[in-house]
Amino acid sequence: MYELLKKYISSRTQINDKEMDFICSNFKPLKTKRNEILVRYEEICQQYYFVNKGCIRLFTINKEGTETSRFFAFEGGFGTALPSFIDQQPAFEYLQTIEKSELLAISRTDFYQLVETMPQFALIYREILELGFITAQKRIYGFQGFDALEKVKWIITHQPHFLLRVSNKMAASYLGISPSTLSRIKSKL
Amino acid sequence: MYELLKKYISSRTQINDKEMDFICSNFKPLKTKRNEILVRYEEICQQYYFVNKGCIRLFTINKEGTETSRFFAFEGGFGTALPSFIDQQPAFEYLQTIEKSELLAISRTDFYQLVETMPQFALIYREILELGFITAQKRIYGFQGFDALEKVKWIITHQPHFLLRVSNKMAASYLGISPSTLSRIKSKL
DNA sequence: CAAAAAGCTTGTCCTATGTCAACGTTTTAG
DNA sequence: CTAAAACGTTGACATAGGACAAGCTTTTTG
Repeated sequence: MYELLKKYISSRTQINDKEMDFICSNFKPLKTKRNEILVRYEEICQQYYFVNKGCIRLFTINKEGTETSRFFAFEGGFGTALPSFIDQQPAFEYLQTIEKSELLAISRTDFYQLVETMPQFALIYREILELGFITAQKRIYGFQGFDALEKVKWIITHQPHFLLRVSNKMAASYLGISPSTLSRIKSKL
Repeated sequence: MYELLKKYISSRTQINDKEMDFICSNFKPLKTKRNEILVRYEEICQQYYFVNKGCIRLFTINKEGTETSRFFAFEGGFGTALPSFIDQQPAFEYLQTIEKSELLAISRTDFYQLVETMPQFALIYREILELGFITAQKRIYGFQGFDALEKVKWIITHQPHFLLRVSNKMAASYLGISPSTLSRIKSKL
């Protein structure tokens, strides 16, 4: 159950078995169904999730009812409605598992407790933030001034498995193009 | 010289005068001219900058020679080519002061030294990353599916002074629209 | 202070991409 | 296992906004 999480942690920081077990003891296993909602629009996010199996998606729905995908976390990745988790404001977005998944969840209280008391865990969090920041930047900047074809090429380069793993509809909404356009582009490679 | 920086720090963490002076001693004053380049495209960024006066801009130039603005830091804000600063890879972007400015610069070595040794400074950095992450997210998501008019309204709501402070050209390139379009939109309010 | 450079606005034209609809295929759930 | 729903693909059409250019205004700099 905790192998993947332990691997994630041990590959990033020096830590002994006791400390590792203590960190893991803060994460509770959680099985979810396809399309199960973890955080609703108006809710305040209280958990950080590690994906052991499956996939979680962050998305919104605009006034016209169109979904926009914001972020995906796959096996071995962390994900949550971070702005809400950090600031304890309503999420203004949804978090869901798009397929049957196995997650490890840590409460916000326990999470920040670990950050405050364990330098190794503070480092892990720092790296999550640094990486998240860089990824967000690359996505903004990578997409700026790109036409649809360039966006698709970009995602193929930077997340090769992405288009294979999620539906066209979700992929298109992540790239900020219409499903028709994505379909047309893929047919031309 | 250090008032603004001290204000920034003391408003975010508990700290005594000695510690504050020690932090400040790591920051060196630096005066720059209009359009002075701080980090070039192929350079590795070695400094973090606090803006005491003026404004720094992060931007790129694509193959066609068009500039795209990525980020602006104004008085009282921190800015640098963060991905390069963190990973010590070439920046692939430019950092410049767009007007005569007064900066406080801390070297990467000293910066991480402070992060590692002073919990208060680690907290400051964590907050910079958290805020940067949230801001980047809001910008991606705020812009996704927006047309030009909605982007302009968004920036007026979220950064009211922005359009007044930077040129149309830079503002347009930040919003991902052409200067002509921005001009047309502004004329209709 | 004057010349030059840069920036802003606005017109015309054109293209990439969105919308909508039809149809066939795959997935889901009872 | 089958009916119903969701999804993917493709065509026809409409349009937001980009490119370019001309003219005017503001800023810069020597």
